[in-house]
Amino acid sequence: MTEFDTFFKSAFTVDNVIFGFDEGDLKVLLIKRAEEPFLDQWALPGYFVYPNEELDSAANRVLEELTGLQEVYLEQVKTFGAVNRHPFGRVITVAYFSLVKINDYRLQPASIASRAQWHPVSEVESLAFDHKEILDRCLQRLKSSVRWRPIGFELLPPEFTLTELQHLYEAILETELDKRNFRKKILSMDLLIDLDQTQEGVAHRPAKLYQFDRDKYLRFYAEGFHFELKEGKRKELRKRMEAV
Amino acid sequence: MTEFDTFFKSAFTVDNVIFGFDEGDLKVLLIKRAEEPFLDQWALPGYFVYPNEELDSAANRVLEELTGLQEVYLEQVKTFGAVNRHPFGRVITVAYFSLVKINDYRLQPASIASRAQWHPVSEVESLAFDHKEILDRCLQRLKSSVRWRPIGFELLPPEFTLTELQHLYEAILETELDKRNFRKKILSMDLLIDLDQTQEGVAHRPAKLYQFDRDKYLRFYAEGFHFELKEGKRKELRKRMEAV
DNA sequence: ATGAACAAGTGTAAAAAATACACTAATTTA
DNA sequence: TAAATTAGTGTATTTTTTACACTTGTTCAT
Repeated sequence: MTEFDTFFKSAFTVDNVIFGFDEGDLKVLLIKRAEEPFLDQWALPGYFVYPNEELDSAANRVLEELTGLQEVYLEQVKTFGAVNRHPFGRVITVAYFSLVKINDYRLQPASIASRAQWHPVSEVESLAFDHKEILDRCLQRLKSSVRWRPIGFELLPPEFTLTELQHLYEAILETELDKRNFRKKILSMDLLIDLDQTQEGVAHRPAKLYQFDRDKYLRFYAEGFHFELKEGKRKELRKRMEAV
Repeated sequence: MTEFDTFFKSAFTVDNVIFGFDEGDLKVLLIKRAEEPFLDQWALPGYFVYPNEELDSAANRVLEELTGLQEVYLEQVKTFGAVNRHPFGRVITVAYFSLVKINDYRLQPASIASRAQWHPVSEVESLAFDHKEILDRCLQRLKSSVRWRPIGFELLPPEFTLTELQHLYEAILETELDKRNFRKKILSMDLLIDLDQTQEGVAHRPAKLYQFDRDKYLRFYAEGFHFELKEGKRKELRKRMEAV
């Protein structure tokens, strides 16, 4: 066993890109570091994985310590392991993203939480360690995942309007969607429960409220149905392609 | 720094699901273990990552030691880190898959290679460690990746016929494709170079040979074009959905 | 040399999905 | 009661997907 001793000197961490959606913007929860290295720089929430801790559990722990939230959508994205990415030694990190309903989030008493803040994803410019690269990759993955699985709902309150849902997709995919086509497509999937309620307290015609029917989705999924949402701008693309 | 000592006692490995395609079958290259644990059981090729080695380099190293191949398609899939997955201690493994042209593969002199063998993916039943789970996950990822990126070509010789390409997709996707529709779709992407040559030595009408135009693909990709191949069996699915 | 065996190669019509597009409806507020 | 604001709705066109069967070119056996 001693021949392997040289390998058992590494550590690994999880880093969690916690996405939220608020005021029409995709946000990410960042921590202002309280220690060296990268003191006072913004970083992704993350920590070492304990010797007896599963990776997914570690990612959940990081999330819960910060937000108090449990049973949140969590997806492993990629492992980053550049040799010199961490000054303490060889530390590879398993990157996750999670999707939280931003209104459920309450600052936790943990001291770390007092240094946490939501940032619009588009405004994040640099982060500690290789966290910017991790964020970019998780965002890319989110963009992909959101089109193939009905996970967008994880970012909205349980009851939402179709316009809110559309704005969510527009923010994530960084594109504009056609209102009528979007509604047609989403409703045709038959995965939304019409709550027969409307918004209150808005200074215009109130919108109907819907709920995502997770059980029905799971039944459909078992039958081979796959959620898919991918309005693109074909015309523009086609023009560009023809020019090539 | 001593407070972190407890974390710097782990190791990590890479495991590589090396796919090949031969005789109409998707194959995976496995090693019969020469040591405990799991002596004489089949396992994925993999090894510890050296302290100064990048993860991708380690995956490439494992591949090259075994096959002698370089510059092969390699994709990181997922990191597996169950607490007790390895008897030596806490060892997490970063799983990759790679795609090789099986005819390029020559047994390397390294002793490990003498214990390597191609297995039809569909016949692999159990493997050492959690390698079966890793294989399953990599296969799932391959199925997905092959539809969104033109990586199927990595498994074929540089010159191939459309029928070979179709059989490749059928083997990976575990479905049958319509010959005319497949050809129409593939050719319409305008990514194949017609070599104006035909097969030789076949006891029937020889097929035309094509080559994948990687440069053109990269140009298209930069323009926003995305390879996509996804003939499904809509009719069957539709029937099943209606029953729900 | 002839034909049997074999896989290559090809086109079209129908159905489904994606796209483009503009007005009316319901509510609040001044 | 009118102005402001967002919700909500339908259709025609284009594109993509699907289903489907016969002819062609080569080798091999006789």
